[in-house]
Amino acid sequence: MLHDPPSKPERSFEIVARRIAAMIQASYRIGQRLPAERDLAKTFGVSRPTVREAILSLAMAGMLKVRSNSGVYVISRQEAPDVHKLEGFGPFENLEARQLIEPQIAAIAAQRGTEAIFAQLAEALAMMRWEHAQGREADTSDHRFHMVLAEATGNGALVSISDSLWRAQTESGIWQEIHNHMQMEDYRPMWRRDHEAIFEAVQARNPRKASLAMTRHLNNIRDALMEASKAKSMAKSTATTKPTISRGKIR
Amino acid sequence: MLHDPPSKPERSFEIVARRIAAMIQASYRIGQRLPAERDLAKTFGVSRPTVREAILSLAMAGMLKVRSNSGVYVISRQEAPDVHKLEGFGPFENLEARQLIEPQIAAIAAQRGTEAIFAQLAEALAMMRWEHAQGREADTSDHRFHMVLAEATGNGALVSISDSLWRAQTESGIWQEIHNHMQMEDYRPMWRRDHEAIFEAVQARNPRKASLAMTRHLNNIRDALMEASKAKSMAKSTATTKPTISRGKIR
DNA sequence: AGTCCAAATTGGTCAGACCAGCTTGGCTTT
DNA sequence: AAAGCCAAGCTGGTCTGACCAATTTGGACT
Repeated sequence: MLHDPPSKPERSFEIVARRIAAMIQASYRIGQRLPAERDLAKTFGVSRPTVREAILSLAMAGMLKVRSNSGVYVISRQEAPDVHKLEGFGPFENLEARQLIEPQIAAIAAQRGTEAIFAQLAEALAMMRWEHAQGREADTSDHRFHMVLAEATGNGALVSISDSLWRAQTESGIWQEIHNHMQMEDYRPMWRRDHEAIFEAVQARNPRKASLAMTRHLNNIRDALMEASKAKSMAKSTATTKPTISRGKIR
Repeated sequence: MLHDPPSKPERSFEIVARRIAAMIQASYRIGQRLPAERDLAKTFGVSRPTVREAILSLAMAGMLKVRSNSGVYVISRQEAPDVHKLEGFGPFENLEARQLIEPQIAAIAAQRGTEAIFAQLAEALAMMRWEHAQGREADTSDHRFHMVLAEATGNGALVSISDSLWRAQTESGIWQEIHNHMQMEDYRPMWRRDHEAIFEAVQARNPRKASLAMTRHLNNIRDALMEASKAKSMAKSTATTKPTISRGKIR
């Protein structure tokens, strides 16, 4: 086979992948089977391994589906907007997810909560007061409060999700920055009141009230986050460019 | 090289990809170069094309970066999927979590959905119909439908959670059992109607309707699951053997 | 007409080879 | 001795041809 002496900015499987994608968009329907790899190789004038790499890349992009010993099938006529790159979502996305989930967790906790749960919540609250009285942040007890609430649902999946969101939040660089650059002391009474309201509603077995209290709490967090991020953006607005490697992707 | 006579649930490049990923997480830093393809092939006891496919898949997943004539470099230590590893709870817990989250996702999707999203949803639906017409299950298109819906929210955290829940569900042994022991054909028209109702509500930009449609859909799934688990418990509930994970798609 | 089995088809994998560009280390030159 | 230069070697990129196993299919047999 001949090569292109002038320039090879791309690996050839990328070219083939684009041609296959174009072919599909032009004249294939969903579910339809593509020609065999051997035929595609002949059609495009490349070797089978190259065709395989192209197909693999389109399969990873959610456009094709390979069924062993059967064929390659179209499952979408357009490349999926990389499903995988949801690595680092911002704190606001994270918070929105919490806003969807945690109020409902609180409501369920109000229904299913046991005395043991209430005791643990009270404990977490007491610890929070103690830490604040010491002039420290109460991240640990805060985390624990939300976790106990999730555990009160008796649903492991919800606990796991809740924990993941919390961790993703506290581990995000922006969150850390805020902790460093803001006077968190001003917010502490609010956090405390929020948690107490949630606790009371749950203990009173009032799902609606619990849900609302949690919603208010998360709204307060959102407001604080917005204020902080606004204050921060004034400080240094540059360097916000994302030098992170623009992952692979077919150009 | 030896082959596995018993069963090959996965393509070997996937196994190699996982081993490479594990190797990186264990003892590689970002920016570090991997051994040459030839060496990796020797290390893992596979051929170079297989290693190439594994590397390509990890590159598409944003974990590696291939530089021609230089080497393969680590750009992220975590693979995109399994950000949250949700395991160890039953399908009912999983489903309850979905019942909390997905209706709200549908509502948001109805508000924020773009034409491109609608097109992708329509495609997933078309594929589902086609697969059913072929007498096959439509797991792939089903998954895709729910993922596109999550993506419509523009919230990566929600996409990630949604995906995790789905995977945890389909990979659970119980779910597989049900697929094998039940006449899924009877349910197909219902699944199809459910999805169509969701699609129509989202496209009509009616959040309330979308949310309700999704709730109905998940209720139907729950009912089917209960019936199946009831039927199964009569047969035999032991024998929770863990067969090699034949990922999805049966018959 | 229905059933069953074997051949054809197809993706999955392997082996070995050559090419072109990047890297490196030794050599020449200053 | 330091600086620049060039060739040998790595490394990924690609090709060829082959064999395997599972699926699919079509014809032979019942």
